[in-house]
This record gives sequence, structure tokens and C-alpha cells, in this order.
Amino acid sequence: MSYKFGKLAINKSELCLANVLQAGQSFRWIWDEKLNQYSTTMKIGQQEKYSVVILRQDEENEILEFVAVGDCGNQDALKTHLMKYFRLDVSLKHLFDNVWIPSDKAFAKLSPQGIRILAQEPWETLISFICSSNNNISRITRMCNSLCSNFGNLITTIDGVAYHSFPTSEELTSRATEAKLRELGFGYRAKYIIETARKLVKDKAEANITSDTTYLQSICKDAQYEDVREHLMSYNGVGPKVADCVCLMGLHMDGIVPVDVHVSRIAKRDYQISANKNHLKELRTKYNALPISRKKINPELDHIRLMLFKKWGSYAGWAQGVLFSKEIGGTSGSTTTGAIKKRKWDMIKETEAIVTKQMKLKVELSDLHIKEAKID
DNA sequence: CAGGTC
DNA sequence: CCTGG
Repeated sequence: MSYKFGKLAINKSELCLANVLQAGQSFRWIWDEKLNQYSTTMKIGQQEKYSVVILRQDEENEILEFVAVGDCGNQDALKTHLMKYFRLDVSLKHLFDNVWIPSDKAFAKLSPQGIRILAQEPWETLISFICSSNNNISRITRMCNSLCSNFGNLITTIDGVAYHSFPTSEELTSRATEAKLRELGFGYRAKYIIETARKLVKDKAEANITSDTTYLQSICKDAQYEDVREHLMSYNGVGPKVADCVCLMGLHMDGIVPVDVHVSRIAKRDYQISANKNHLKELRTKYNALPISRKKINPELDHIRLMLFKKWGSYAGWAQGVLFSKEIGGTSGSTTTGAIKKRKWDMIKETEAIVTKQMKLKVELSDLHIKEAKID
């Protein structure tokens, strides 16, 4: 079967599919080794229905090709959606040259490798990262796909591969149980997923909102980052690390650095970040007013987050993405055969990043406009 | 132990 | 604590 692909000019140093789709941000892109393309299901634009989307980067590495299966009449909508999903309004070259290299020597010997932060669907991001706790990427990938195939809706089957939607909070509450999830190998996270889905259904009803996406976006409205994180941590299985992942990748709070063991190691080893008694006391006082934060936040890790924000600025989360990729190197993703394979780290030759027309034409983000959360 | 949370 | 590499 062949499709009519749309095209988007984008240099590989600005976007490298292998480096962003299989590096632990998203867990549901399927890589077809033979066709050298990626596919998944996603909601396009403001729609609630899921479509199968196929992506590939051509040999010259300067064109991103895309198609939504069975939706060929609406190529522009997909193009607009992908520009938001990949955040093509943000130039990595600009961040390297004008922000990170001048302020951080570690970036001087690095170059943009097409590693960027995605704007993912927040509900899927929340559940995916609940699954990520104390876990490895290949199992997280299996779990996310298991949620879709067991509790999502069948969208279509292509070349023998069945594509499902990511289940909504209602679908999870009505179709899944903790016992069933345990059988499927979710371990102790089974309870977190069920309870989070239930609470989201309840929260949405109280807010009179039907869409998971819209609801989670609505908690950012007129809210500071600290309040958004407090709200996210009201869900079971969501601590500061998971909440920050949702803020960064699901709610596009670009300055948020999720602090895990790796980032913590980088911070101490390469940046000599360490909190003194005053710092920690200040943070404890600050979170005293927020009952859940007070309970869940580790002041020492939160201090690292703040110091890295100070170091890297309003796109600190993106800087973390770059360094993190370097730290853990290649990782695994799923393929059409279901096998989890080691991924080759996709290095880019040192070419001058070309700011494409699409980059200059800043994407209209009107329907995504969420009041920028203030970060200190 | 694995990109934490209870 | 679940599970698996």
C-alpha cells in the first residue's frame, strides 16, 4: 500500500526522529525497520478521535514526510499539528548559539542533534510516566502498548499491525481493573493507573469538561507551575519526577527539568550543585503552604531543578533533554514485530543547521495557548 | 538495578 | 514494591 505523504522542510540537526521518538519521551511510536518509518496513533489538532500517523525522514535528511492514514483530505491539519507536536517554532540552533553555549561550557563541545522536547498529549503523558517509575524503557514501552491494545479502540490494521487509540480515563475505568492490569504485568503500578483514571473522571465531571486533554490543559490556566505540580501530584503514583515530566512534555513548560537519578548525578558531577541548609530550609518553607508538595517533594532534588533552571534558562527542560540523551546514549524502542531492539545512536554530521521557512513562520499556537506558568 | 512513589 | 534483563 502506498500513501501520499506531505512534506516539511526541516534539517536533521533540528529534528532527528530516532533521537526524539525512541529516547524515552514517547513510548508508542513503532519503528518499521524495512520501510524506515515510524507510525503511531494520535489525536490530530483538537479532534478527540485517533488517526494512524506515519512519519519518515528522507535520505538527504532535510525533509520530514508525513501522512495520516485514511485522512488524506486534511494534510494541512496534520502538518500544523506536527509542527506543534515537534515544537518546530523553537530553534535548537538558536538555543545552542545564543543561550546554552554562552552560559554553559559543557554545550560548547556539543551541537544540535535534533533532540527536542515533544508536545505530547497530557493524559497519555501522565499515564506513561506513572508506568515509568522504577522501570526501564523497554518495559514502559510494552506497558503503554498493552494499555492501548487491551483497553483502547481499534483504529485500523495495516500490514497485519493493529493500531489502537490510547484509552481515555473513562475507558480505563470501565474496561480495566487493578487485577487485570496486574495480570498484564503492570505490577504495583496497576493500582496507580486505576486510581488516577478514576480521579480524573471525577475531576473532569466537577469541572464540567469531557476531554482528558482539555481538562489537564485547563489546570494550567491562571496557575503557577507550583500549583500545577501540586495538582498533578494529587494523583496516586505521581510524585515530583512524574509531575515534572507531564509539565515538560505534556504541558509544554519548557523550563522544567525533571530530576531523576541521572540528572541528579549530572548536576553533582558536572555542575557541583549541592544544597546548603539555608536552601533546603527555604524550600521547605515555600512548600509548607502546599500540602501535597510538602509531603512529596524532596527539597534536595527540587533544589537541583531550580539550579539547573537558573543555569539553562527558560528552555532548561530542553537542555536537560540534550544532556540526558548524551548520558544514557542509545536506548530501545518498539518495532512492528514487537521485538525490542537496541537502537543505534543516530549521530548527525556537523552541518550548519538551516533554519527553514517553517521555522521562521512561527506556528500559530492559538489553540494551544496556555498561560505560561511562571517559574520563580 | 532500572529515568520513583507509597 | 512488580518484573525482567
